[in-house]
Amino acid sequence: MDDLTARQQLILALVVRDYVSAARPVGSKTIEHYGLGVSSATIRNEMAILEELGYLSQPHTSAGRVPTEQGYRYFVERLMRESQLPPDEQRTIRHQFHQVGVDLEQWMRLAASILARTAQSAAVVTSVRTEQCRLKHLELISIQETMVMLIVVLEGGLVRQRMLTLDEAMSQDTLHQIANRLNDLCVGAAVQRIRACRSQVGAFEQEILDIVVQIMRQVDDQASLHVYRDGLLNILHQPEFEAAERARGVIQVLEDRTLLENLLTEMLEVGGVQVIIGGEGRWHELKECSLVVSPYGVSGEATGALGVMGPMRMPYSRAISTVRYVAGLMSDLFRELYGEAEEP
Amino acid sequence: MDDLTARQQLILALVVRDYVSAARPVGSKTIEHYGLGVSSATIRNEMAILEELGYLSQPHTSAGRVPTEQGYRYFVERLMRESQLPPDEQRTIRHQFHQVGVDLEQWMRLAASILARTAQSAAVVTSVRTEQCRLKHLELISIQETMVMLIVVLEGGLVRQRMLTLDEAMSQDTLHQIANRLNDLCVGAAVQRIRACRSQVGAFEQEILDIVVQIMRQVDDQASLHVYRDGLLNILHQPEFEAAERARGVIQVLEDRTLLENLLTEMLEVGGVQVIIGGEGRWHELKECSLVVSPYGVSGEATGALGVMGPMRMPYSRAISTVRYVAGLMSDLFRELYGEAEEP
DNA sequence: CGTTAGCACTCTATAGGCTTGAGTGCTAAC
DNA sequence: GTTAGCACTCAAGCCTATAGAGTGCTAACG
Repeated sequence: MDDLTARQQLILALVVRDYVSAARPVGSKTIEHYGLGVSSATIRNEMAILEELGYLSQPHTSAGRVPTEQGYRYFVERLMRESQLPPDEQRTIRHQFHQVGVDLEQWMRLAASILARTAQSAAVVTSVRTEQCRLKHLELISIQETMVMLIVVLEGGLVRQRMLTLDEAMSQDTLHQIANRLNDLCVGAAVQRIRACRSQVGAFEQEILDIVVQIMRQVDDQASLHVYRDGLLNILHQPEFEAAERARGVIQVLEDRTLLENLLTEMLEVGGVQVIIGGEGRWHELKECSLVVSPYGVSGEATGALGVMGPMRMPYSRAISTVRYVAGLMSDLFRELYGEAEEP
Repeated sequence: MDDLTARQQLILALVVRDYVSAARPVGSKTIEHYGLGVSSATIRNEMAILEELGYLSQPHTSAGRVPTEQGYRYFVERLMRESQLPPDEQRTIRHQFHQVGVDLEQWMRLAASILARTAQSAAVVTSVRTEQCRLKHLELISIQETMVMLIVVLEGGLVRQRMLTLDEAMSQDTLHQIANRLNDLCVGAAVQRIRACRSQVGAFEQEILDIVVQIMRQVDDQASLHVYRDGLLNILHQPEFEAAERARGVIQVLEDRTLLENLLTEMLEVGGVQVIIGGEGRWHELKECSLVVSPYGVSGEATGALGVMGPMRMPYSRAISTVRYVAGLMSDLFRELYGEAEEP
């Protein structure tokens, strides 16, 4: 596939760059002005070859050239120089993360917002999917007379709460003792082992364990169900979405949890930043769109995916460096949380 | 202002209803078919009067009539019969709320989703703004060696967590004792009183209280900052948003936190369901759009706003009954949480 | 007097025809 | 291999004509 001459590569790169910024088909004259030292006729010849090879196409006979899916792919894989996000932007982003403190949800929201702003696209961040969540701690807190709040802390810092109503009032001390007994029994356990503990405790404790199991089940199920989005507006400013028809398609994708989920979990299998151009023939709904996604988190423990979405005509270099940086940063943050202290 | 004859009112109502469902200007012939027993010429005369009075307008000379802002307002306030949400829909909605258990965030997300689906519009739900949040309970949980998770439960069931790193390891027992001491001191206190407690405890405890204060500050500030949205797609299906220009406007409003916040907090001042038609001349960004909003929560304790947003051409009756029902339901749920056990 | 039939009028939406200009592919010369 | 020149193509813009929906007005009717 390395059948492109240096000049053809250069022309392809220029067409992509020009089209990305100007959003209209690129003609041979335009390329000539970039100063290759050859005339527009020569460029026309080369363009014709590039078209024959499938890297460029014409919207209609007398228009300039537009990169095809394959053209973008070649550009991304071979022609684009991978750059890093400028240090000052890196610093700003790190700073924002440190400002919010340790809160999973806020991190993801922030990540989405930063991705959207930095890459000027729509951004998606899935919550992490933990292999199978395990209990870190549970706590019972008396709220008033017979109302008790059950707080469940899961490994990795996820916290869930649930209100319970007791048949008769219990003191905070009693509740503490119950909680401690259950903690001793179940800390570090996944759903199955907690259910196994059921027989070793009294009726009330059983009830609590049942709720804990229920919550953990829910978390296991919902694990990556939560998708944070941002920057929808950015994408709608792109000229390709002038027509409401197209715009609706994109928004449908962004609002449809299951599709995004499937797509993003599939990304988890492979590592590193991935670029999906024009739906890659598989995601019909993403025709005309490109995604730059990366997994993040602690491999084997808790992994999620994040990325940006835009029209195929997307500044890939910038998008990739942004996604890579944010994914790395998020991974670092998660590693701190999960630490190395996990029992094997 | 009661200068409309019964027949004029009827015609206005029919124009609104027809326009709402068909989305195109309504002509005299169309109204004739509703069977008023008068000819189209008579209806034309009446329509001309309604136009003169400002209730209807013509997009252009030879088109049918469209309700004006004033027309919609008259319809909503005088002509529409207020209906309740059908009992079976009420049941479904209640059921969904009971399924998710007691979790503020999930309630609001669910409320947004239900509003969007039931009213076929975009939905907005602000989180509740508590008068000033007060501490219900704090807990310190050893995560590993020197890492500790601080859990802060606020009155009303909001839970926040933060990770701390200790200089030297502490046992879970010691942490419990510290937490209990602080609880005894600070439960039920707002930010100020917690800061006052600072002098009564040791350095480590001070550090913790500082973080608690920081978290509570953040909650106070952010209180209604959080806006849950849903159903964007519904609104984009409306023909008035075929043009990307218009669509962008609406999305901008929905993505712009501050505008929504201002608008919705203003709604809190007044009670009950309110209908804002076409921005009411004040919100320029909402020209062409209508909002149906209602406050919810426990008055004086924790209040938020929720509602739906759509084109002016909106099925008001359905929207209003949906919003009213969901707001009522959410209020009930919050009342259960806050209960009557508040010290005065 | 309110109501109605009839009609001329207005204005949009649609389709066709014409022009313009950008950009191409080809050919022949360098 | 490169290039100038030229004929060709096609979308976009603009004008015009036509059709149709809906109006306002007028005059007649009960």
